[in-house]
Amino acid sequence: MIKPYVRQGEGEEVISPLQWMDEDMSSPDGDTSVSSHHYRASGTNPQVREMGSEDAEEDEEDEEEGQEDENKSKRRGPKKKRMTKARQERFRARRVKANARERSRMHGLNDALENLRTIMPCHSKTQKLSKIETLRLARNYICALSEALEGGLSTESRAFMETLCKGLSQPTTNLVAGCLQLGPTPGAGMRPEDRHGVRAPPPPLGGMVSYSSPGLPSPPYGTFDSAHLLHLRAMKGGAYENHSPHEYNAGGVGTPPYDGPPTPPLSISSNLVPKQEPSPHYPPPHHYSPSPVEQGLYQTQSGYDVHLEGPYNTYHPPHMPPRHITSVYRD
DNA sequence: TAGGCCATCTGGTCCT
DNA sequence: AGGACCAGATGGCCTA
Repeated sequence: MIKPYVRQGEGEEVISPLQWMDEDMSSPDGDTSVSSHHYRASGTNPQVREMGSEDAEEDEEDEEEGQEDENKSKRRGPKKKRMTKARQERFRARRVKANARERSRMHGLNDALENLRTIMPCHSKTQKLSKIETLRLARNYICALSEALEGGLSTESRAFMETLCKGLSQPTTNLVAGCLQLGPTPGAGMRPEDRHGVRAPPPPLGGMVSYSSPGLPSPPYGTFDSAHLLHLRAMKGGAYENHSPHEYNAGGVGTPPYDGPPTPPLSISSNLVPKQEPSPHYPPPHHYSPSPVEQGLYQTQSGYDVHLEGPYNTYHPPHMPPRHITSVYRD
């Protein structure tokens, strides 16, 4: 359920305790569309003002209170409670507690996002996906895996890659593309920090494998966790193939035993798998443009657009040849 | 230096 | 009354 959000200034005037305490506070103009960067000069934002010299302010409030009494009959709305010093202290204490809770809540949210990052198909210690990109990639990943499970999409196909990269930013697309590329030299094209911990071939099944293309300049490629797709392959072609998808959803008798790395829950129900058609909500109408992968283009950090040809090798062992670079464009 | 991303503070709203 | 959730505002950090 979406809670209605009533902007200040649109409805009845609401005076918050802080505003009430701050006698010279000007009411917000309600224009929330202005970028916060345009407010930088401020110190004028009432929310940021310090609560200092409360005693002095309270004295001034007393004077204002007297003036206000004269206009009281003209004022609408609920009668304001007098903000005594004790009330101020209680309010302050409540605010401090609320801040701590809010911090804790956001940390929990960030922890969840971090967990989500670790099960994404590409994971880089040095180039962390932003929050929004993590969510977009997760959404794409679920869609791609669901389509793959339904049999309509090969994990090696270009379409799989395209689904994975839909709506992602250029850097994230590069990261994903780099992660999903093959190369005989693990660690090539990575930052030195990223090479740490990268295992040499042959890659262990289910391990974190660094895929990179020696033919490309050096975007900050991360690692591609092949475990997820290997798991997927096992489900598709292995012992689980005879089970109906619903058995997995139910998590009942047909649930395959799997003690590997955490795998995203696979939604197989078709109504949970949105088709890759333009929707009013996704991709965002104002920011979406066909991703480079959709166009077959990767823009490298050196300013080249690399056109890749052939299937996207997602979880092949490194002995597979890298994709061919058929053409290179320059801006 | 502009812009992206983030953490934090804050007030409003809803719910228990 | 107080907690959870949300969104706006702000400043800091980083990068192109």
